[in-house]
Amino acid sequence: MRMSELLLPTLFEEPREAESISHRLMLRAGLIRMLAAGIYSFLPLGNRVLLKVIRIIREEMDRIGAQELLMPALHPKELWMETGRWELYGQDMFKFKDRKDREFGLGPTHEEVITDIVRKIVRSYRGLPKILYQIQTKFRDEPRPRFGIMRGREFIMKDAYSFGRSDEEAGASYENVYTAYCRIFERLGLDYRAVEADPGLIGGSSSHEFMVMAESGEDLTVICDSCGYAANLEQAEVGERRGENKEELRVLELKETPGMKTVEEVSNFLGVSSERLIKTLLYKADGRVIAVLVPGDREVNETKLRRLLGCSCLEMADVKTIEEVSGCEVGFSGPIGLEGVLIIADESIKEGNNFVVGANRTDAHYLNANLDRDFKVGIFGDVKIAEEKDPCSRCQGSLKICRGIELGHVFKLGTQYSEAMHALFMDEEGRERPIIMGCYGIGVTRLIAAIIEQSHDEKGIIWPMSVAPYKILILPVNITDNFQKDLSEELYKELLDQDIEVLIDDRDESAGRKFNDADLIGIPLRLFIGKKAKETGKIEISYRTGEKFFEEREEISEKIKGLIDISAKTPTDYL
RNA sequence: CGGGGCGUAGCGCAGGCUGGUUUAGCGCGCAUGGUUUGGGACCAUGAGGUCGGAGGUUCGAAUCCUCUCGCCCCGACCA
Repeated sequence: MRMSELLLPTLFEEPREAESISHRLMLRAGLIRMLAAGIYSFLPLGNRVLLKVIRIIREEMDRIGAQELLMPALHPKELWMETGRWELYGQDMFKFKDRKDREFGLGPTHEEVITDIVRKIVRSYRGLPKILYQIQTKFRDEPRPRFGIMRGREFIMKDAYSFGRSDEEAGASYENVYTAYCRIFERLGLDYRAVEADPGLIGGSSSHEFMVMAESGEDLTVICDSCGYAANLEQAEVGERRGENKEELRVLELKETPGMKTVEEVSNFLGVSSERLIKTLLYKADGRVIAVLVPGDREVNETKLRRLLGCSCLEMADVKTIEEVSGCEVGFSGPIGLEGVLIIADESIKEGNNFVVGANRTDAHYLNANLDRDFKVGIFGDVKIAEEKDPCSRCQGSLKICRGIELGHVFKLGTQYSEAMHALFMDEEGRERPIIMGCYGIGVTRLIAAIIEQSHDEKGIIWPMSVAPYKILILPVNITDNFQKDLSEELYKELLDQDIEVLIDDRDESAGRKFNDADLIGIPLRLFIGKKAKETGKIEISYRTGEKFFEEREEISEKIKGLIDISAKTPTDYL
């Protein structure tokens, strides 16, 4: 392609509306243009990247035997009523009526449609298992679109659905998709982690999120560097730290602490560090009042607490309940003398002693409160939110917290949809059973933003070879110099003839501008043709990343082919 | 949905508080001609605006008031 003919509106100045790095670079490099909030066009260069990403996803999905199909984006309301999600999805779904007043929605996801297809076609266990997928535009009326293409209202997603007759079969599909996802992210050159995620309301067993590490990420991920444990902060486990921080037991002492309600106030007032305090939080779990003890410097993880208790409804107790149960104002609750209340304590309470606790009396705390001697704990568990440097629950390592972007999600759905929609099959014994499903998504457009977040410098994008819009850029420094021009054109034709995706900057622009555009759009390889080519007879090959070397004219196309092949396989040898 | 910011030429901005020498400016870009060409060159000439929209106040509104639309950021929400 000739840059003189390309629709490539690179921007010299920073676009005002863009904040995140990828958003800014995508606008500046002429990849996308906004039509409305969270709605973008892909310009020719951006579209080429998109197509490459899609191709990689297709290859890896096909490799595991998944089959591509294409479903409608326009969904009738009735279908979504079957699962109750028409109401549940609420405002996040674009909804409207057709001319005959029939209600429709634009698909934010396709569980209903795919289940409808399968229930009409698959009748017997002989038709299972199946993995079906599509790459399609999705619509979600996000309350707050953000970071350009990262969180849009219209975006492209690869969504896959598996159908199996047994848990084993469903599990195998899950594993297959999981490995396909790993290969996809590796081929895209991404630094990613598959992290354990909370299955949430859908319940059931496993769920993993594929997170790409990035400063601008919206999600927090907990990672152990020694054993590779990785989990969403919402459910990250914290290991125990044994036997540290103990002193000789001292005598329990009641201390006046007028008006000192928060951990910070009490700790300052008494001159005791906050981890020596125990925070006593009262919750209502399925209507019953419980107390949760965590060190003063830590927060309760309600997701983990809910799971420990096995309760469906968990909420902080209201002021009235707190005052009734502890017999004092809010801020002075403690475990000593709390009658008839189940006390749950974080494991870390075992690690210390001589604690400061609320006295269940307004304006008073106890000093030197000790486990078993002064108060009893009903259940010990891991109920605090993980923090940096916490011990890993599975090895001796310590935890790290990273920001990440969620790019993929794999999910064991079970029979939630098949039961609601009567997607049944006849098993070997002639019994009718609901199909066991899984669903698996990859945010395709978001992925492009994530690649840029991870691969750029102050001058622009650095495309991995696997998704680069063109593999190589030929840049004649001065197009009015006939030697440079002719040599560049010659090389251009030569590379084109070998089916190499090559871009030539044949614009009559100043050298500086051409160099800067080259850095901005991030083509991985380039040939700079200038005075030196004429003087030395050698041609400069340079990587977008910086390294450069010179090669004889005759060797160029062979050399380039080789470089493209090698780079296409890095950073990991996926074949 | 709550809080904050911003809409003036293709892009980035000034002007606005204190209405009138502003015919609405500047830089970049764009067009034409010429000189240039290894890191955003230079000279000359030129085109390009219903100052987001509607209504109001006023002799007079980009500027003041009301409403409205759009975009961005923080939070809530969502996965």
